[in-house]
Amino acid sequence: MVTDSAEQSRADVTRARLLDAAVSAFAERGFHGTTTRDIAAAAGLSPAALYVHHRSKEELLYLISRSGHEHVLALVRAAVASSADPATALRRVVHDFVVTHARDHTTTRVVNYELAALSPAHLAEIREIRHHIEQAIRQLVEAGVTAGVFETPDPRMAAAALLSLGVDVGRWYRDGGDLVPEYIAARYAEMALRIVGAGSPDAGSG
Amino acid sequence: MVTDSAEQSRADVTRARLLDAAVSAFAERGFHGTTTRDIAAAAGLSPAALYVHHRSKEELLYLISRSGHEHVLALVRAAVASSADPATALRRVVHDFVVTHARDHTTTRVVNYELAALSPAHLAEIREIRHHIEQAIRQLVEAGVTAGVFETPDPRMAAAALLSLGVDVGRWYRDGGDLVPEYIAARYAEMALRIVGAGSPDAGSG
DNA sequence: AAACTTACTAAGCGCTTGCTTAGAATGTGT
DNA sequence: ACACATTCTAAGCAAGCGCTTAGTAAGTTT
Repeated sequence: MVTDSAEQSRADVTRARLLDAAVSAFAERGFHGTTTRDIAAAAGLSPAALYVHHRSKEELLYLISRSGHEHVLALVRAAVASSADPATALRRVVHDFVVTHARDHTTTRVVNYELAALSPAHLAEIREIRHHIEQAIRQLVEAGVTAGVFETPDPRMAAAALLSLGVDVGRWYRDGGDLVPEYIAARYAEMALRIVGAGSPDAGSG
Repeated sequence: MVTDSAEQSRADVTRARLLDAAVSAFAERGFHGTTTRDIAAAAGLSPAALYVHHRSKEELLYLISRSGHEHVLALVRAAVASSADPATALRRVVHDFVVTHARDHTTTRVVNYELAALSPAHLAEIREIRHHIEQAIRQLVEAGVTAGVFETPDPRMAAAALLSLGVDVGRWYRDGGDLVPEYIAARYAEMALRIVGAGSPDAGSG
């Protein structure tokens, strides 16, 4: 064969092109609002070509959802581990989380709002990744409270709010506006520290 | 006729039953994942009955979306006007907004996540209501900053975050959990005051 | 150049979709 | 009892759906 394990075969490129087309279509019109003909056409292929490279339309959603969730989980865990100081770590978590949900809003929209279209087995698998993401953030907030650097009446609710802030960026963010992902992330990270009642590290007034 | 303007005709009751069935179905499976047969069956009627009372499937979505948005706009405006003190008003806005998005999560899910399925004309009309909602909240935050009771580097971003917190409750809230709408609303209202940097009125530590 | 593999498509199958049509019940006014 | 309006349904149409089948074209190996 002319391709070895390092480089991509033609099939891999086409597979990826179909996934990209599916992400765009699902983000715009939703899973059920998208036809397999839409996806194939956007990838420059005949309707049948989709089934050469993927088992079903649902498999496309699953692959998108799984890699998207795994990316976010890795990002959150890396950010949590990036500093021993809970405030510094939380700032990083929220910053990176928000940047991803803005920059990759197309993917994160599918990831967060098309769960119901997954098969029961796939949904169960995805839910587990989501649980790890939520757990990581909740544990970070609790660690900050225990360490005495955060102050909040209910860490669980604070964690839910932080997650909501990030996830919802994927809903309202639009490309080409005057708000760039980095700026949103910076403001949201400041607000996150306020939410958990982190007093000292340049989160205060001024 | 046996019914006058005060009481509901049989048609009105059936119309409402179809709307209720549509809300549940759209919230669970999305607009495109729902068939007109699903809706009619859930309302205890034949598929054709839907078209006796409504023009189209899209009209059902429009009616749900419009009344849902108008309800939220009225709620926000009433809360804003409920106090001259921006902190008290904001607490009320977020509290009521969150209670609605939890208690009526079924409706608010359709309201916030099925916009793309509306016809262009209907979408334009709904967007205008959404703009009024966002404007009311942003103006309240700006009024608080002007009055010197709020402190935030970017009132527009703070307003976006407040909206996100409330809207996203509709996504994650489940009935029958251990979190009751009133409790979530109370915690979220506290966090809202922290986000806008409202220092004094029992939003601090303790 | 023959034998084989890979990447793709034309055509279409069985089913479901949103919606319509024509008509049957049911209730109401006189 | 009769005419009439209201409320609903049985049947089905044209279009679109996810997916399959059978085959073609292009590249690779020997």
